[in-house]
Amino acid sequence: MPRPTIDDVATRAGVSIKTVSRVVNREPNVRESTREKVEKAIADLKYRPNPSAQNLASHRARLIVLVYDDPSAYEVPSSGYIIRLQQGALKACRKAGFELLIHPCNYRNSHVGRELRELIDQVRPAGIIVAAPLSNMPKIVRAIEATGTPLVRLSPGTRNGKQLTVVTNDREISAEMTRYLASLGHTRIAFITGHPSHKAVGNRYLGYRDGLEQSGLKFSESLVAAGNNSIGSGEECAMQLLKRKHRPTAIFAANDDMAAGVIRVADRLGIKVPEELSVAGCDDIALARQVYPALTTINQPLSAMAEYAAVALIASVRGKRPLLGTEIVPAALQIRESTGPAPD
Amino acid sequence: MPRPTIDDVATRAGVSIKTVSRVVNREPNVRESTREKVEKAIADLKYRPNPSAQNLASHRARLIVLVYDDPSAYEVPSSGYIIRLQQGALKACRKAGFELLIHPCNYRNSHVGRELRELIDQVRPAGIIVAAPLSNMPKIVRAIEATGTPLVRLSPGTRNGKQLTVVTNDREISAEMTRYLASLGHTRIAFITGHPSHKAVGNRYLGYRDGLEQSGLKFSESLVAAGNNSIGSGEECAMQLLKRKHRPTAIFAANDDMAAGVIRVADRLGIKVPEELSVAGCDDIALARQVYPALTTINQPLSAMAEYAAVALIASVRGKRPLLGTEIVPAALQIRESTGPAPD
DNA sequence: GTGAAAGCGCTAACAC
DNA sequence: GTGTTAGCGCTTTCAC
Repeated sequence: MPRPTIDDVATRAGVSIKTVSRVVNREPNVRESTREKVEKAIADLKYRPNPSAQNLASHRARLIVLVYDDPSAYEVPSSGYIIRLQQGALKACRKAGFELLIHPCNYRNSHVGRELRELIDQVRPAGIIVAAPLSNMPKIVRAIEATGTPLVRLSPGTRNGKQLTVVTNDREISAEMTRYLASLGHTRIAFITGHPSHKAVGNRYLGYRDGLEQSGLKFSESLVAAGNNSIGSGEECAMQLLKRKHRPTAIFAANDDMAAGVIRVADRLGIKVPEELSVAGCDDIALARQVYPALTTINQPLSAMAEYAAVALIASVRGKRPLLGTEIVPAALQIRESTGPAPD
Repeated sequence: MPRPTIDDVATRAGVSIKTVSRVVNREPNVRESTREKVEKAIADLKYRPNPSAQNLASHRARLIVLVYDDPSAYEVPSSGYIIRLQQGALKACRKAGFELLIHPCNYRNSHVGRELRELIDQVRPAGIIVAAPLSNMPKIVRAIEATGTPLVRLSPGTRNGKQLTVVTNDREISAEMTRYLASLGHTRIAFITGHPSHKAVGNRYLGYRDGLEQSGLKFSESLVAAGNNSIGSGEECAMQLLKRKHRPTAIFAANDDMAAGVIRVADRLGIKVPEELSVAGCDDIALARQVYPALTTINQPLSAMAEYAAVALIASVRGKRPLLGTEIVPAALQIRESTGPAPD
């Protein structure tokens, strides 16, 4: 039972192979009745075009490359992040009959540029998706740009307008988290900022301020502590905030690690979470579910972002649509156990 | 700058394309001097065969499929596991000019069999690697077997002798961990067994007993507690073991989750780790580094196992070598902070 | 709108 | 040992 070829379909539909090809590739200039005949033959025969033959004849592969930071290079907490990106990209690729080539890539390696160029030269992908933090590294973006391959960048800190960029609504969702805390009756809501170089994290601070304003609460410098994204810095900031006479009843940290640090310190100080202190994080990493109490946080829509990127790439190949602008994929609050009504 | 083809290489080397093809595919019947000429031309031109053309002409893809349990289906602590498998397989594929197609797959879905068959039919991979726990599921293994595609199973609980199986030395390394604990002066070393259905975990218990014997310690039923792989069961077992009058000075758990449970209970009971109690786990999951003190454990060589599987698959395609038997990839102790000298 | 013919870059079968 | 000749299954070009 060799699998059917385009010739089999053409014979069965009573047309030429070129017409079948047109139908398969959704090209114009096919009469509706002809298209239907061909589609029926395709369905009857369960015909699936041979990707290798398509690639060979068309000089481009039905394949998308997903580039992300190689976790083996240092630690592996990022694996959940990668898996979610893969899932989203995979979903879009499968639907379109594309393949997904994964390419972990160590940006600390001085040859990344050449490595990417060679990869592209070898597989000639229809497009490339670059995930953060790589999506913001000039040497990587430039190397890909130089090959002329369609590129989509995920959550880059800055946008250069040359490619499509997919981001999430960090600022807006952070405002929403702040409003949520306010709606629980909290009036002294503290914020722990992240590492200053991390742009997305900076947006969360802006969102926090927006949220305060939208809730009619006034901002106070004394309720902001400067962290650096690590658990340890979360602990230090928590110490600083909780030792004050008039301590906050809620602490919103710019990422989950710092929020976990807050919980740890609260435990140490005998402050009950969420009864006496609500704690919220951001990112929804695996740790958020492992701490006790489980952390209320913001779920990054990584899978949806990667899926959107892949869909856009595939559409641009097929329809010659330009890949430009910015797509905002909304995040969502993950309400768990670490937040609750403000104490009296 | 169109990339060079086999014709360019043939012209430059002054041979026919078939000879170039022979060199590229490491076929016999090429004079050494000819081979060298061709290899030089390949290097000069930076020639890389076009995979699509190779696939089309040879009716098989230079591609390996890695099948693993889809984490989206339930939780995501398995992402580190998946990433490590991918890294190993990727490494082998890159070296050989193969591609890796990743295929997360939900075995709870009743259509998995058909899904896999269709995938195989569509991409015609050179081989398939199936990771645990899928590697032990009859409906998955049978579906793949039915297609005749070369298959390698990773860490299946049972071996059926029809395919190559890659496992780790669970029993031996567990014995080593036990000897390590004994070498620290511990004489009352307890063990927490895992879920009985989990074969690999059962081997760890055997290794524990081996290790005791090799260290000249005598086994005692009273130092064994039966867990079920969860953190909670680790806590219960720890309670049971630590409340005894003559409590153990070291506890070796059949997995990291249970070991984490032990640490939690020790903390609750005011028993200092590692000063008063050494705790060791198994698997080296991300949690092992997150608990305090960081867990001494056994590092599963997942990446190396997947790499071996891919290398074997590629070799079997090229050299028509049969894929049979069992390869044992050794694990290694990860000594961290949760183990130390036995108290006086 | 549709089709015929000419490859894409490689491997397979067989000749030499 | 090495080369020749056919394809593999599709897209492209261009004719109709």
